Amino acid sequence: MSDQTIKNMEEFAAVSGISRPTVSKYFHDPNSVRVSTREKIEKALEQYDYRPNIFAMNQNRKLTKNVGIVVPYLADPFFAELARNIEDRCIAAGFRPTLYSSHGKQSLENDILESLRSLKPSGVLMAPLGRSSDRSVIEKFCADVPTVLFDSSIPDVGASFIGSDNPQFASLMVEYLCRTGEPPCFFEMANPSNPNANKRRQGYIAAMERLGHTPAIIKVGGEGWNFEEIGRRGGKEALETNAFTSNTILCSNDRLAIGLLAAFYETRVRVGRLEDCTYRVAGQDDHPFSRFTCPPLTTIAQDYEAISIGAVDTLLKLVEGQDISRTVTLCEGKLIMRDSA
Amino acid sequence: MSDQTIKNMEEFAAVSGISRPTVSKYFHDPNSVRVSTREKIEKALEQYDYRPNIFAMNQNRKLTKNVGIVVPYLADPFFAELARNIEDRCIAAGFRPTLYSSHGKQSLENDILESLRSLKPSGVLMAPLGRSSDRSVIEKFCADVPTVLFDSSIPDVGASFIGSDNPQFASLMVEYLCRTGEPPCFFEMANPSNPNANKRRQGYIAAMERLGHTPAIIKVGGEGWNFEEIGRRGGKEALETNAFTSNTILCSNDRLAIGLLAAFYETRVRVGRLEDCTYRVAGQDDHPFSRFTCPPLTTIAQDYEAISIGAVDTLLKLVEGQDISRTVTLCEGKLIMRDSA
DNA sequence: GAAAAAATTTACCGCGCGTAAAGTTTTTGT
DNA sequence: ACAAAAACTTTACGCGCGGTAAATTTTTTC
Repeated sequence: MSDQTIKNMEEFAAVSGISRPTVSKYFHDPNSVRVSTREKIEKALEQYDYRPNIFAMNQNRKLTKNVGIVVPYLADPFFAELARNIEDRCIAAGFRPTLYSSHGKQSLENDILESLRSLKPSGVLMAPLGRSSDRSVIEKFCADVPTVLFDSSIPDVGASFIGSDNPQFASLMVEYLCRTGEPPCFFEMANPSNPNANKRRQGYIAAMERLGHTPAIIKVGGEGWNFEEIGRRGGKEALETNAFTSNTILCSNDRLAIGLLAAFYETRVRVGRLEDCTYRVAGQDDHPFSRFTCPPLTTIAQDYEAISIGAVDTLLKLVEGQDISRTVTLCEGKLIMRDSA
Repeated sequence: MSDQTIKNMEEFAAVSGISRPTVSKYFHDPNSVRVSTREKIEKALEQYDYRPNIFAMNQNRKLTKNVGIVVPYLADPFFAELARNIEDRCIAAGFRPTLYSSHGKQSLENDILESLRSLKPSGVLMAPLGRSSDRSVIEKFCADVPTVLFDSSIPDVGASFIGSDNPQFASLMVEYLCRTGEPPCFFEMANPSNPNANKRRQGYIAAMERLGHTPAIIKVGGEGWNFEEIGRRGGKEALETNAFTSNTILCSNDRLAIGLLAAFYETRVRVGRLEDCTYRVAGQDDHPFSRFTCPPLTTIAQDYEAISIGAVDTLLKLVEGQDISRTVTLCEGKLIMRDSA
């Protein structure tokens, strides 16, 4: 490694014995140059550690190799994991992903899209806030930048959508619960911030009716993304007012279930599928923490892999100019049997 | 809002009736121009929504207004929260933060620093992996870019460090536990990835000796960042082999404690400070989920606010050219009493 | 071994903005 | 009111790279 410092591509081209335009071509696509010249360049690369100025590169290019990843709430490990997965795949595909979290706030989501515009990304992968998203803002953004939505859908917005088959989630769990005990009642937020919640409720109702049972829904108040606390408070209240119409409770999502389990624990009510338990509780998502609740939470696992692969693949096709019509892909969930139900 | 589209600063300067260099100055610092001209520019800004090309801007500037935020593991809600806090403060200070997670891997941490270099950030806020960090790489990076380390320290590396007073954490908890019951034994990973763990152990030992008790340490095997699983498996093993020398267990961190609580639950051992409980368990960190464990975890709260404020403030001073000598700031923890101990 | 094909070189312009120097206008202080 | 200071405008150039056309070299083909 020489200590001579290379300022720009011109100088690097000189030391590698290749002309600058060819070097430029190399950085754009190493396979677009002759093997012998590629070797020369790579040899020089080892000696002089030079890399093109990223700002100068992006200044004139339409395809910046930047990719934006936007999630609604990064402090939720579910989104953190999903984002990590997607990030990895973007890097593997030769892109530069940048991660953003809306922190549950519409204003921030809008700001992110705004600042994303100035990054001229070749594409964006976005999990919108959902109910509290500013539809018109996202719609406009998607019209300008190839954007794949994931996790929570906004009808007819975005180049494509990939998420979970939420009705199937609920249905799968209802079937399991009915097979192994009392038909469940459904525990959810009164004003869910996420549209998936609605589909899960519908899936629950449909499955219950199909099996000849009467659906029962317990709604709890609370705003924001602190689902555990909402579940805990709501659960306690429901217990006190005898609101649970069944000894089996299917929660709209795992975080709510985690809160509910805490409420039950506080009230000294035993949860699980064993003899001495009075309630059974199930969640949906297979949240990273669900394995460590007490008891471990029976839930439906989201297909992280399928979602992240699907989202990135779709975006790549889009970026490469393949003019694909809007597709909606729904991934099935898998029953994860643990001790809570 | 006129529909005439402004391509560049030249055109914008024209419609606002100001020269381009002055407009440039305005965008660099709105207060650096005369009030009358500022008003002219802002009036034009309302009409023509133009904003400078970020790539062209950064090409010639040394101070890019970019700030990198690097955390070791974003899927850990503790770091997600901290990152969010820091991010907000950077934005408020007029910078463009970009968030990176090393996902527990050295290679990725190195890659991040590498790619961060090319972003020419005016500063970086970094929580290193710790034991598995590549010290020489980080050292070199810090020599080139103003970097404030937080959470986990690397001796003499970085412009400054801000984190928690880990010995104080352990000491505070030991005092509380001794005051209210049996002196605790200490539960930790055999090869902690984080240097804070060592300081906590030392703090535990010192506090125990100060109070006239004999320290006892239970080490559990396991690699990586899946602390909960490590805690669960290790806890189960320790229970089976009767390794706990006290009915009170102080865990090196909350995530380990969460796993341990799961292990106790599995084994049907009751945990808490009530009569019918056989063990007491305490953690350290006040992890966002600790409030929802069963029982809710008694722990020491990290001072998120103080750490994020301190880190950002220090970096801003550094960026502004105040040549400050390396400082080490340690924030005290606060006892959070819940039901587990 | 010559013709065809492919890769490279040369030469030039453009991108959008930073920045310095020199000249002009406006503000400030007494 | 007048000189000094501050702010502004104009001019001119540079940053590091992308892109292209024409000319040249190298490689492949038959």
